[in-house]
Amino acid sequence: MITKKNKSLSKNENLVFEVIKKSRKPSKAYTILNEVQKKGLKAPPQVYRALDKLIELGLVHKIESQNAYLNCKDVSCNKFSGTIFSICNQCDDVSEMKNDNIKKFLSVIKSPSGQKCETYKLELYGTCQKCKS
Amino acid sequence: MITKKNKSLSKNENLVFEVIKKSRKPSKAYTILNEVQKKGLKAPPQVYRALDKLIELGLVHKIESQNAYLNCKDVSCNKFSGTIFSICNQCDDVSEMKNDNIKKFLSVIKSPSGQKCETYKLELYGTCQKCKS
DNA sequence: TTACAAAATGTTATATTATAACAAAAAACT
DNA sequence: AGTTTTTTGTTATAATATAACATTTTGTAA
Repeated sequence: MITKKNKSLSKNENLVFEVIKKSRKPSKAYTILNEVQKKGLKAPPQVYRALDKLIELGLVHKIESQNAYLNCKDVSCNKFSGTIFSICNQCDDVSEMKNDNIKKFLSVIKSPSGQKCETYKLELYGTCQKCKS
Repeated sequence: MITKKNKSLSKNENLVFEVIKKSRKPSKAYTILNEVQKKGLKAPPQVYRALDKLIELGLVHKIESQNAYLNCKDVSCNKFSGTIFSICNQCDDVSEMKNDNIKKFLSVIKSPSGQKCETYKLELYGTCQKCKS
């Protein structure tokens, strides 16, 4: 398996990645563990190690407010820019957003103490169309 | 004690709030618990309940990537807009940023599925001045 | 001022999320 | 083949958070 970083994944990384990709919603670590246990994995560290690597490669993002993991759907996204997620307050649905405008916007922002933004995580909360109707 | 929401805090809420305010860095829940145990509190739920209330009142923000809690320093901030934090990768220092420009920027953003942004959490990661030198 | 309701607190237990530490196996390299 | 690096396996435990229920305190209004 070849990633967008041109790096092949290990067996466990692949198993975890497959579970995450299959789900439209962010996957919880212990739900992933449950799935991959069918394939022989046994313990949390095996999942968390794979998650760490997948995140580092930019293939998976952690949705911090949910402690859950979603595969990246933005080809132009890389870990040196940042991520934007639109999250529904009611059904917890998450969708990744492209970041061209915001990236430009944030690249000029500095903190009061002069800290420049290297990467960012933006979570937008609202009510999705489905939940509105 | 009167909050910016003109709501007086309960005894436990005050104790927790005082601990958070005393710290320049975000406080961890169990560190807070340790502190308030000196004042007679015993168990996690007492801390988490207070945190929930303080967050709801907009007095405290949760830094999601750190599972830690920081008191709000932006008078114009309220839970109906959103929060921006500048976070140092090296020392984990966090500072809250005013949000006038970004608020304006985000108010016009919609997700691909048409979801409008009601509130948001933005975490900006970089290296702070102190760590650079 | 008492009685009722609502809010806050106390308490025990347990669920959920994540990592440390070390051993063994597999793969890559020379 | 021998060495190093990467990946995997394994056990235990740390760190974060909530459920559920009992009690006390506070507010309210008859």
